[in-house]
Amino acid sequence: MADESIQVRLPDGSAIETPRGSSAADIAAGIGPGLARAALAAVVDDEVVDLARPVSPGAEVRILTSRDDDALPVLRHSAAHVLATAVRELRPGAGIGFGPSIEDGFYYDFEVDEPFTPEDLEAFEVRMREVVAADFPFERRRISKEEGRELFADDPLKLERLEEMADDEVITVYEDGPFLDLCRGPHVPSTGGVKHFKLLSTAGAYWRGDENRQMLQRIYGTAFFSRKALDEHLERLAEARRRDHRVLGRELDLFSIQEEVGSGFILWHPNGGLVRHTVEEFLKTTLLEHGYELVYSPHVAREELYRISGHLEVFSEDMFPPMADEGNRFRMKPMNCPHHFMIYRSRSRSYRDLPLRYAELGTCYRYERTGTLHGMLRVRSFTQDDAHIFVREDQISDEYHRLLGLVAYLLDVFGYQFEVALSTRPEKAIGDPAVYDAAVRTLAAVLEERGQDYEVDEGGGAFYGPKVDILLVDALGRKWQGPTFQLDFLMPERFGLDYVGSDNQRHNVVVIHRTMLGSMERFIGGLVEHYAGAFPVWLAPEQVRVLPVSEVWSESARELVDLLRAKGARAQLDDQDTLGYRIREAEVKKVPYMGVVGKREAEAGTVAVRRRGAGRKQVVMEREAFAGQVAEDIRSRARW
RNA sequence: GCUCUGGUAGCUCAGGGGUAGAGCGCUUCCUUGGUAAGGAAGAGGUCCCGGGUUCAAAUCCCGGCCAGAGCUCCA
Repeated sequence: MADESIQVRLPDGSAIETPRGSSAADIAAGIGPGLARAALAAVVDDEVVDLARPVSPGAEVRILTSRDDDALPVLRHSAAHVLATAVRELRPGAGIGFGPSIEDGFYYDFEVDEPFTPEDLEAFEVRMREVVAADFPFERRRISKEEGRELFADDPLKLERLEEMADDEVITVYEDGPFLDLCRGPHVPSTGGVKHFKLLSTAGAYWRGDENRQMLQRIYGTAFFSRKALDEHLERLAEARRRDHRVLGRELDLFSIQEEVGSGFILWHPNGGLVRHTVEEFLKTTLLEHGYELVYSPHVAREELYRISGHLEVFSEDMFPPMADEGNRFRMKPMNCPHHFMIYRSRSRSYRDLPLRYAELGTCYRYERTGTLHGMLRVRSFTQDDAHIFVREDQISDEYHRLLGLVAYLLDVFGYQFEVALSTRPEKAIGDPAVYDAAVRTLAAVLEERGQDYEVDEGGGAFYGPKVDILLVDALGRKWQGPTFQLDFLMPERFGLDYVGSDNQRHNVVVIHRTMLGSMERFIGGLVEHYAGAFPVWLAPEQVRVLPVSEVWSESARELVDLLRAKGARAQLDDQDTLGYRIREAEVKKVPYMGVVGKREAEAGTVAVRRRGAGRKQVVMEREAFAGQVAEDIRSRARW
């Protein structure tokens, strides 16, 4: 009777009958031959599994095809196995580590005597195509721990992983042709499913991410369901390389890093200086409008300050070593907060004074390990858009509303999309867990009141308080760590930051550490990549380049430059070389506006305006009108 | 910090045991230009540093420094 068949549910809510012991593949075939051909894996009760897995009665089954986003990790994981299959054939002695799918592809770690070369990668790709052509099925098998010890006797890395597994844990291996791997799966049905892939790079990687353990050789690659998707991805990678802020930084003469000055120390050239000045001026003006007060603090302080803050204890690895003078030891400041706390406690505060918002473009110094330094994005000296907001507990909610409102405004000006994450209490949190959790609820309520979508980073909060993090999404869809609004219940204790309440009693304030733009270095480095060096008019170091057709018209062109400057635009005259050369030069330097002045324009008092990237589509305008348009672009912070 | 790769003109790079190369940039001269490179001449080098091998090292070997890609770590 019912033993013969079972029912499973489908995503559309319907149910179908299928013989007991049916696999997901059988169910796909039962739905239709097209789906059976396209099926790659299945989601059974929210778990992604192989097509060949039998389905239990009453399960909810969704068949995955190349059109499902959650099939991509399965494909990439299988691609990693195909890679390992090829590597094992060409380098029989290679030990195998882990080979997962990752955000944009996959990797596999190998233990080899000789590191891989680019030629090796090509050879592996060729071999991988043979493995794909052979269309080996991925066969899953449950094994016992004892069996595993035999199978992986020659694979110490796999053995190590195996031994960590609990005795009652389900242990599975996957076999594709000649290759056997300890693996949880799932996989596409056969190696023939891995058609469009590319090996990208090799790198050293610590076994299990532990720098005290041996270094393996990692091969990165990516895989897609279609040639088109693969090509688009490779094109995005190429575009990201073209936008590299270090390359654009040199081409546009924005900044440099020089050996004699030291790695991690940015020299801002005049062009980069103008961009930074413009950002800083905009930021400071905005902050003053939003109830912040500007403070300044020195770059060096007595070590005592960082003893109070606790930095000496938990952060000294990242601090420059001390400077000594007659018994006093001084440190370059790694953060601005202690200084701001000292300003707060320089006098007694009333509940009527709160909230207080101290903002500083504060320059900090951190002794980052050399290997982590990267252009402007990771440096040893940086100027943070930092602020510390002192509030009463009952003001937390209102203040987070303001923070979220301000951040949305700022990021919109720079054309960033963003995502929001809320980090909750970790295991090692200090103080009363109830206070921490109440704060988390307050922050969550603010986000919900604003209709703001957010992720929850469970246990991702600092030990001293929860936070809201903002992730920037740039023009290329890449995500950057952005603004962060961190609650702090600890520092008020350490520094004795209190206020006198309406009850005439002392209460601790709550501190909010917040940054909107992060550091000037990282933010502007990021902006360079976001805009591919083509800054919108208001940010462009040079906004208009005026080009007389020949030097005969230089005087008339000079008058235009003066007019533009009088309207507040950054304009330059360029009357050297041929016109074609100068136009090319202005395009290459990504100047937003070119104004060409020849006989016709000089006599008519006009200018031929050419916009960056618009080619010959130029417009002849009255000079006043042009200057007005540029000024309006600047005033309105136009997006182009 | 670790692994790999690299370091030759201001920049991008070729070369490679026996006189140091190209393009761009720079300087000067000619050209006075109508929309993405007009022409010519010239200057410019500790071939990263130190040691070794060699009759001879920019080139091969060893060590160091610096940079890049990752790992780890983070604004």
